[in-house]
Amino acid sequence: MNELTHLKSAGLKSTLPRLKVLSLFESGSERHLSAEDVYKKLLASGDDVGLATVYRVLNQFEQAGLLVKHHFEGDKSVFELNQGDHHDHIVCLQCGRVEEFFDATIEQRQKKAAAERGFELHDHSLYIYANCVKSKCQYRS
Amino acid sequence: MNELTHLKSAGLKSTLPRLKVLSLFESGSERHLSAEDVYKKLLASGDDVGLATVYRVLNQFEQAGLLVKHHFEGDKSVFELNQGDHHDHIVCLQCGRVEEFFDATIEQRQKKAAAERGFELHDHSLYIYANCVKSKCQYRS
DNA sequence: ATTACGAATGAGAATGATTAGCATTAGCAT
DNA sequence: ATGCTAATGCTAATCATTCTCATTCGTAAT
Ligand SMILES: [Mn+2]
Ligand SMILES: [Mn+2]
Ligand SMILES: [Zn+2]
Ligand SMILES: [Zn+2]
Repeated sequence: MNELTHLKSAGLKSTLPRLKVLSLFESGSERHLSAEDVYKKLLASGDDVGLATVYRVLNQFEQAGLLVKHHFEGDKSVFELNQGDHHDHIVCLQCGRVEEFFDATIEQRQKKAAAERGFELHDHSLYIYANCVKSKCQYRS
Repeated sequence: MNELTHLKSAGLKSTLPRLKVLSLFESGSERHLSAEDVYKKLLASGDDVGLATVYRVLNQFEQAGLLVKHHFEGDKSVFELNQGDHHDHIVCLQCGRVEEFFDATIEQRQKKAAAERGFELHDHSLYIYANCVKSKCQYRS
């Protein structure tokens, strides 16, 4: 199903700002974007949207299951397209580059850790903070 | 070594606010406290400290390795006494109860995941969000 | 005990991300 | 084309945290 279908099935009207935001994520230039990132990119491409609208739309998309929200170390949160596949993240402390990974054993043991202590796991967040090798690190100056 | 020694070896003067904050954590009533928590508890026990000072002291203690800072889901960050043992956390989404756990396999595979992708792991944060069994859940109403 | 000086504190202003309020506008069904 | 409701875009408000700066405290040397 396409963008329009996605929006409708989530009970959201197909509006200009929403379509713009959605296609930004689907264009796939950068997977992980903050509200500010989205706002600036839209402005840069000549699309005028309010920052408040960006925040609203991102949260609605998260509720609707279109996007996933992450809280990397620091302040602002980032969103990425929800493609069904759960994964965790490695973040470079120098350049901010993000790499995704999935480890079935880790997932398994989390469930187990929760169960053993009488918890019913709802979800989790796992962020690895590291430094990429110089060859890949985009850190400048 | 005692509190005073800790402070000195960190190059921090032994001041009233610092001693108060430190003993609050060492009293051990609650392991995980936010700046606001600390502030209120001190006020409640008749100790007058400024909120700004609490924030400053908590961060200094973190730098000094006396405390560890965590960002559980949501806004405010919490601190706990650094007792040398790294561990991760399970947080109840209903009542907020926090349980600690350590899984060597998970730790192992995180290092591996980072290494395989050309990252030098610096540290990580792993939070499991769950619901405790009714018998333990402190959620009210 | 007194002095002296830099570090620490406290009160409030400032910041930065995110949200709320509200008048105006734009989807969409009739 | 019309009308109703949801959506948008400003701006103002929140909230946690940090910054500023005048005042006070801790400490080491008189
Ligand atoms: Mn991702
Ligand atoms: Mn803990
Ligand atoms: Zn890097
Ligand atoms: Zn609970």
